[in-house]
Amino acid sequence: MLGIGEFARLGQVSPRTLRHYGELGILVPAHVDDASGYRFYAIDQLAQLQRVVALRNLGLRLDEIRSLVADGVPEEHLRGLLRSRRAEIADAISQEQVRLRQIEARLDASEGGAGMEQLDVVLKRSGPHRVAATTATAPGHGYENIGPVFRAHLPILADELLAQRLRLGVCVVWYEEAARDELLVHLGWDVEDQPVTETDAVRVEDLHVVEVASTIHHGSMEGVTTRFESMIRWIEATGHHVVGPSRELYWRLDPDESRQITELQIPVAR
Amino acid sequence: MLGIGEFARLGQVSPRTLRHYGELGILVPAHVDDASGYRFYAIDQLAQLQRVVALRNLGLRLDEIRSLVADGVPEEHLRGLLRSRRAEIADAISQEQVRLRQIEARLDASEGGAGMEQLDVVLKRSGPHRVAATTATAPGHGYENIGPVFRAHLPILADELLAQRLRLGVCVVWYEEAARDELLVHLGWDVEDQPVTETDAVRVEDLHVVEVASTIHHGSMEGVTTRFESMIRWIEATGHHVVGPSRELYWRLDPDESRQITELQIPVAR
DNA sequence: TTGCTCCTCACGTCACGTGAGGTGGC
DNA sequence: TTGCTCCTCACGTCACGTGAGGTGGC
Repeated sequence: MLGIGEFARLGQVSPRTLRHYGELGILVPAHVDDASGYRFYAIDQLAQLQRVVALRNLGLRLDEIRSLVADGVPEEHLRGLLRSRRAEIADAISQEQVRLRQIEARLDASEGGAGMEQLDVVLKRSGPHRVAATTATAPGHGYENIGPVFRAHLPILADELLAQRLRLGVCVVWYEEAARDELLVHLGWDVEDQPVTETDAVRVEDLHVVEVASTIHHGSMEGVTTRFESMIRWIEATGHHVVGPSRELYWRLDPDESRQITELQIPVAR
Repeated sequence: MLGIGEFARLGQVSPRTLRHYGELGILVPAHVDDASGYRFYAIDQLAQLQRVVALRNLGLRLDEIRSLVADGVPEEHLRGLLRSRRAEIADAISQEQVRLRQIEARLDASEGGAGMEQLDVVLKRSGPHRVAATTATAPGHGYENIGPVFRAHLPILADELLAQRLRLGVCVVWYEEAARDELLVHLGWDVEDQPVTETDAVRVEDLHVVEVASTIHHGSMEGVTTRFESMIRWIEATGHHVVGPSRELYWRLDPDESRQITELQIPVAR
């Protein structure tokens, strides 16, 4: 018979751990002294302890281990636990790899100096949005082409929707390539489940849930192209790729553009 | 101003999380109502929240994040945190990969049926041991060659050491290849720091700490070769390799071999 | 009597999730 | 008055680590 300290040394665990396993019924001492409460272990129990440690090293939880060290447990039970563990670990590894890449992307950007701005990019699921939207055509990309389209169409759409007594949620904008370098600009407001009267100009459209890379942008949209380019670099550096047209969510829309707050989103997948 | 619920929805976090961040001083509401205690957030704070979420996604702890969202923090502080995170994550990934391989090794063994026995193999550091040892020569490998050497030399060594009034710890055996298929068998007892009188036959030797794969074996040593072979398969399957001669630690040495308890160890590295 | 090993609580870890029980404004 | 949102505790999570305060055998 071995005292708890010696048994713990042999098994490379702490006495506290052995007491814990005793409490949980995972590994109970061969003998407990009535008077003193001292725990004593038989050398035979070293194999039991080794088994518990081995299972723990595989990442099983203690309640799972307890269910395995009982008598007459079928092999299939162990296999089941191991298979689900395997899946969880594979998931965990790929998540950690994404993290690692995110960190490296940030470090590269930071160490590269002023060349790359520091963006806080977050992966999230965005939507769904049910929007009342209109579509306009811009003669090309960039702020100088798109800005005027905004200023021309947004107020008209807003008037139209407010005339319908709709409560307007966030303003959502997305783009579509058209012929001859032109750009279709879709402008809409989230109307949730309110009934909307559609017109020639105004349609209701459902934007589904998508996984996006997201950044919050303050102020004028003038520099926004650079932002999008930085995001795309981030997306590629972290092992993702773009799967759809980018969106802008106007959380605060203001005649004074410098006060605007916009969320830039790019749909992505791994 | 937004209520906590709406702000939480925008930022894809829970209200509880926002309260938590408020308590920690990571992100305090722009305004708190005196009478009701209601928290209100400004839309501007969305960017702050995004930053906290981004940093959390990199695996930083909240106290680290708090130290980053304060005013006037030098970039170098962030870089330091990210670098240490990077190292930790790289470590974690490689550990998880070892786990994954261990699980797959066990599943293969289990699904392969009776072909492979179920071993509880554990990676640990073994030693150090200071042993009083003698060396004998066996005519070859295998139980039929080594068993007789044991029975001939162990009692003599034991008598010698006991005559020196030494307290004997665990009995340690290790092997060394010699010429013409012969095997040097080193037999010793752990004597810790007791003074030992060395003789022609008995030397004191220091076995250093080594990383080993370890298994507990019950009973006769007859089938032990198979065990070692299984261990070597396990070692290779989990991405390790053998770096030294195997050892046996006799935790219970008994004239009746079926009562013996032995730890089989093979030094390994990744 | 002094060390040594062991004992039993019981709090702390980390970032919230999850009730319980209650209040203020439409 | 009924919902709705919000509030403040406070316990639970997971596998022990780490004291605090005390006891039994050499």
